[in-house]
Amino acid sequence: MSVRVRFAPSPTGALHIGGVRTALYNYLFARQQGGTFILRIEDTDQARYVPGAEQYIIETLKWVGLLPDEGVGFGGDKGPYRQSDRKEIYHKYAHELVQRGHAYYAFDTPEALDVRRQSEDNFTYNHLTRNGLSNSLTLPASEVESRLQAGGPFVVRLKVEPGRQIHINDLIRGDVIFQSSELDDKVLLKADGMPTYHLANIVDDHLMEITHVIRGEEWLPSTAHHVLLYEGFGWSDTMPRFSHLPLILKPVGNGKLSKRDGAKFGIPVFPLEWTGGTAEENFSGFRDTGFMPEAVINFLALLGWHPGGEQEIFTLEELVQAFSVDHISKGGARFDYEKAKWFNQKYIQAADNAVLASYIGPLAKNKGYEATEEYLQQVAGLMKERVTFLPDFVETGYYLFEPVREYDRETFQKKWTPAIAVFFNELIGLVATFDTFNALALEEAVKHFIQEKGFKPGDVLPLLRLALAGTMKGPAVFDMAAALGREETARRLRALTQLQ
RNA sequence: GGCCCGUUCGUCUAGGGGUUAGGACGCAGGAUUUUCAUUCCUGUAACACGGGUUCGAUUCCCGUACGGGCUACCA
Repeated sequence: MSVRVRFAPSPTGALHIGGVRTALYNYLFARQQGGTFILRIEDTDQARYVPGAEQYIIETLKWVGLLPDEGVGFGGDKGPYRQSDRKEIYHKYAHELVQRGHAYYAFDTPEALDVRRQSEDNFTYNHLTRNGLSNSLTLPASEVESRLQAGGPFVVRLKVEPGRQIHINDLIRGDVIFQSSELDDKVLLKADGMPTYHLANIVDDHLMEITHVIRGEEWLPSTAHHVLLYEGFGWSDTMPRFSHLPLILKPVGNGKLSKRDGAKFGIPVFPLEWTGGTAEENFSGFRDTGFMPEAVINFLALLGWHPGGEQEIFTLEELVQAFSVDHISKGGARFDYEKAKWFNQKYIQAADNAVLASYIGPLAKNKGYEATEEYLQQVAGLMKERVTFLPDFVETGYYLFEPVREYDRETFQKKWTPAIAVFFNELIGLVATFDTFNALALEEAVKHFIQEKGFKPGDVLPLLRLALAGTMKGPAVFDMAAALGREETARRLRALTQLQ
């Protein structure tokens, strides 16, 4: 039996970075096992549905390179893969479960149940309370029939029999035991005709022949219900194996990472930028912050999993090879943005200049800079060891695209003397007429000239740097000069002499 | 409150009955680079607590504390 896993997000807004990790682990497992990775959209809550969220999910998976083999937008013969398109299927199975005696119709209104919850401390709809409530187990058959004929409103609830132990053999956590007596009779089919997560999930996983469920830890408590559902339908022998992932926690403080932490800590917690209805619902993402997708994947993979050994940098292919569910941590992992930045820096450093140029190009264009592919690659080579984010190429390194905006005055005052001023003008003459304008030749010529005139490199080089970049930080002086070219270099040297 | 899950340097983690408890990020110092960054070296710092089991527990068991999740006609 071949492995089939699914990533099943809800389109209720921007996909959380934790969701991306869940998708990643599913993807890695599928690839390693030669299996199938499926994208299923769980949009059964009409109230929380957010337009554009589905597209966001798909765009995210494309950006990070976790392409599904089947699913919404990716084809496949086990569809439809969007739960709102499968309504009739859930109806059929919900009623079937009632026929089998493992579920029942209930007519209590949400309001009535709320009242009970208010007045009774630990009220739950379960084997103890259902006999006193309005459902097909307590009402006369004729009345149940007429209510159903009238078209409701009604819900279908799972009938949990007390006195049983339910074992979940979680691949990460081992044997987890629940007492059925403590479980509530979960709603399976809502009054609006849509299924709840529990029903839709089990029916779809069964129909889509899912073999392994890898999902967040928040699902562990309801897995007992899911096991009961598989039993009720008679699907126990094909029930998937479960793996419940630890949660991603806030960088500091208590609790899991939330969308608000993005603004609070000034860090991205979403893969892509998201535009909500209000400014408060606008979020920046890893992509627009300037992360390379490979770095995000590497960072996320190691947040809650490690194969052992001392390797830190993994390509997707290496992750596929090394991945194993039993090396997933059990405890929650704190979101460490410093480490994320380190990964990005590493990936930028290691990237080909051509790859970098493909990122820098649009960034430069955005700023109104004109640059050839060849020049972009030169910039990449010059800057890649001194940037953390992709936009740094055109921001920190803006002077490679436009004239210096601001000079480090302090250094200028310290180095600029009358004697140097005279020398500097002679140097401009040399540069402006220099033939073989490459870094090596220029460096040799300039240094020779400095020595010939009785100066030290330390007297002049800082000023050259200042002329070209305005700052004391940046690439090697002569590399910059070579990239800028003779005319521009000469122009900038003259500009410095105008500074007072 | 109830039910479930967890706990190794500040953070991500490796390890596992006898180890100088390893690596990475961060931080600090140094070398290289007449800038910055990179790179390299060094340092910093951990088995939550209490009982067992055992010749010996950080590792196994039980408690406690702390953290987390769930407890909706949300997922």
